[in-house]
Amino acid sequence: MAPTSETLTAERILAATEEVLRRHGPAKATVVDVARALGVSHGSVYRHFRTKAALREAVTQHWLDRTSEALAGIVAEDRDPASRMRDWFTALFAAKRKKAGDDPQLFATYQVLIGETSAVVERHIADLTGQLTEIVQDGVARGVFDAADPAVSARAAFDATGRFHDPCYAREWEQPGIEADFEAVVALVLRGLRA
Amino acid sequence: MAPTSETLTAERILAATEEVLRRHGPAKATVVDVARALGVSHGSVYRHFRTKAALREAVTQHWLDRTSEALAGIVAEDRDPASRMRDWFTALFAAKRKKAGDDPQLFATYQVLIGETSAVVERHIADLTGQLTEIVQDGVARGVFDAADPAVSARAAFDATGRFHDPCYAREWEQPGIEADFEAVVALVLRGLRA
DNA sequence: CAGATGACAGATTTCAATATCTGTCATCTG
DNA sequence: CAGATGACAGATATTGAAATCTGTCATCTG
Repeated sequence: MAPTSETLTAERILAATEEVLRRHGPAKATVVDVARALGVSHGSVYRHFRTKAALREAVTQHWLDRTSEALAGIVAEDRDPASRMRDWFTALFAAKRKKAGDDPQLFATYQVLIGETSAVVERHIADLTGQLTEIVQDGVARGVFDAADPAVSARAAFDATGRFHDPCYAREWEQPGIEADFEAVVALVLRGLRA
Repeated sequence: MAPTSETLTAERILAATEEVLRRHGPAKATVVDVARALGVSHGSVYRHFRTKAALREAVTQHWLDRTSEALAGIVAEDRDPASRMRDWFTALFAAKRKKAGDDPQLFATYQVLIGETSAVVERHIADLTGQLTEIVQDGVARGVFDAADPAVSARAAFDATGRFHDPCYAREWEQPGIEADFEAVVALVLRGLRA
């Protein structure tokens, strides 16, 4: 975090903010801290982000987008939609659980950020259900799924698996038996979708 | 809340505690307040409940049990298990949504209490999934459901509908479109269960 | 002159003192 | 003597003064 003479960009501010949030947590991370980490005055940060809330929002979006990108690969694969959907949910669950388990403090930090910015979260959920919709559509096209409205079915499947990706359930993800519960819900959902 | 000369019972303390919680909220409701409302010393309250936590736990359990009892009637009815399960989930969603919508402050109070006592909540969930299991078993017996392990399927159905009964989603229950989302998930679950 | 600065006002947070609460128990009362 | 009491110690919450932060803007600098 040595002050550098590189030009101050939104990206550098974002990276510094992530670091400050990691170190200080959501309550104590201030714009002044971010500016100090970059070796600039806090007024300069406000040139790139209108408010502290906007800065946090950008950080949150970046964090959520990384998950979406990791799952996009599964959607693009060319194989049985049912097992692709199972793998997609398994990957989503694994990714979230890893984040929550590896650095619980950082995960708690992002839970706070997520609670602040419903708009970003809605966009993230729209992203994910969009991916799922593609899988459902593919399944309908191949005749293995029966869904009158793929977007509605995708959203229902996403909602139904909430216990395995919604952060509000994070504390349950380490308990024994959660794997079995996950398998049972995914099996139920896939049975409900099949033609 | 005039001090009466009736004997001090656990029930009267419970009722007074509910009232104090309603008035003061979870953060400011003290054992001293409860004793004052009953016109006794706080030492007397500790004769009936070992700790403040135990008192709150009892109040929480009472609150949760009222929901379980309201649903038990649907389980006992003698008709098509599929529509009975649909009605059961609809009644559960309606009951929770009514509680959250009618008195948001009181609902928030109970959310705090619920967060304090995981054991009571686990028992409540076991109660509810037990009721669901009976419906699933009945469906299997009648040949309309296909479930290798009714308890597992019941739990999966309960988990899958979490968005419509778990308090952590309460703020979404007033949004337009939630009814449609509910119908979609219940339809998916019922399709997944049918023989 | 584009971009950085830091002083400033009002809002928010921190901190330490003060007050209240929890849980215990020796004592009292009917 | 069963059950209620209130004083007490240690833990927790409240409060208000002081410190810090947010967001703006007139000024400065390369």
